[in-house]
Amino acid sequence: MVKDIDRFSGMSAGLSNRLFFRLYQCANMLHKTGTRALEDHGITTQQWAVLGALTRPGFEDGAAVGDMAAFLLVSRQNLAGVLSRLEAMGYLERVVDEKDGRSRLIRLTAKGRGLWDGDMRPVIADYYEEALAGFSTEDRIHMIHYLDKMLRNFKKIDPDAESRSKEAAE
Amino acid sequence: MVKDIDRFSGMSAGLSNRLFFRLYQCANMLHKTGTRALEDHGITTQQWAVLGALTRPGFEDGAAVGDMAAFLLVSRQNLAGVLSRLEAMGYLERVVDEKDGRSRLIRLTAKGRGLWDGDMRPVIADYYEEALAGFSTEDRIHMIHYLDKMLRNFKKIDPDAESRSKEAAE
DNA sequence: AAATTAATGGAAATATATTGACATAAAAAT
DNA sequence: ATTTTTATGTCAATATATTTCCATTAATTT
Repeated sequence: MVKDIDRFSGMSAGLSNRLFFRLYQCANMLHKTGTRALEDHGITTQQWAVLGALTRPGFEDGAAVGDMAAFLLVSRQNLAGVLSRLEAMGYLERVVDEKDGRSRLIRLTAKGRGLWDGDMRPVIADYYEEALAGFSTEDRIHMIHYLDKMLRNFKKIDPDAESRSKEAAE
Repeated sequence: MVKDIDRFSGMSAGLSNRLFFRLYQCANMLHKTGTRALEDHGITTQQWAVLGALTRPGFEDGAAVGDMAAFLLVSRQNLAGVLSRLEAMGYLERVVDEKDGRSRLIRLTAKGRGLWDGDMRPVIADYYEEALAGFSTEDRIHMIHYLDKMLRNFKKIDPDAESRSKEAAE
């Protein structure tokens, strides 16, 4: 993923390597700096993603674990651990789905909603501003376009994620 | 990181949120599909990044743990664990730096080099081709540009990573 | 209605990410 | 030369990522 001498298809292979390495580095820094930004509230980037998902229209009345996992593109088992910790902190609750005894609906508690609206969002907005300094609206649109395109490719490589993600309506 | 109603600075805040969420999702899928691509060789994306780093000019005669950590943008402690597992599998070795008794130089073994050149690189090339289907050379250049820019911002947020990364000559 | 198959969420094992702390070694200051 | 400060790599605790497996529940087939 780093140095990969161009032996396959010329310059483009070198660019691919560089691109993936950058994506890898960006992801590491996203988690590091994002978690750092919210450390006063004891929230990690994964917890941020979960809390954010729960404020989303369509999820406000409770979200199934499988649907959230598909939406966030993590495994159900991984999500279970993140949910347990957030539940222990009192930010969310799990209730059995009346319509399906296997399913649990995850909902924000009042405490969780207060954390999100009152504490997290201002910090997140500042963080975005710092992390995207020098990015025009056009730059952001372009970058989203490329990430979306790459995501579609990833989902072709992993059809499971694709089908589950579609069901999660994203 | 997901739904963040535009209350701060209009549309751009919504784009920021969407952009970071996509980056978050892409990173998850990169690790999932990348590790899947190399599962026949029992190599994860993090191990791939480490092995790749060790083939890089400047690192071929051995790399210090701190320099590698700075280059990969992970913590020294995290890297130590990844290195231990690769060492246990016989792919790399650690030797004490003659010039600095505190430092260890990490080098690929013949086995590690054989794995990288013979087994991994063809698989990685195929993976890149699938993951970047539909991306022109121009697209790749643009995406690298945006990721580089974002990385610079991240390093401003986390000056430790910046100074250490510069020392690693990247 | 009963049997079979599939879905759901969590347990367990393993790999990887962070931070703080520690022992040893080197650099800097006195 | 000695003392103080900084650097290096590892240990430990914790959070998060995967996969395989399991118990329970629902859907499908017979």
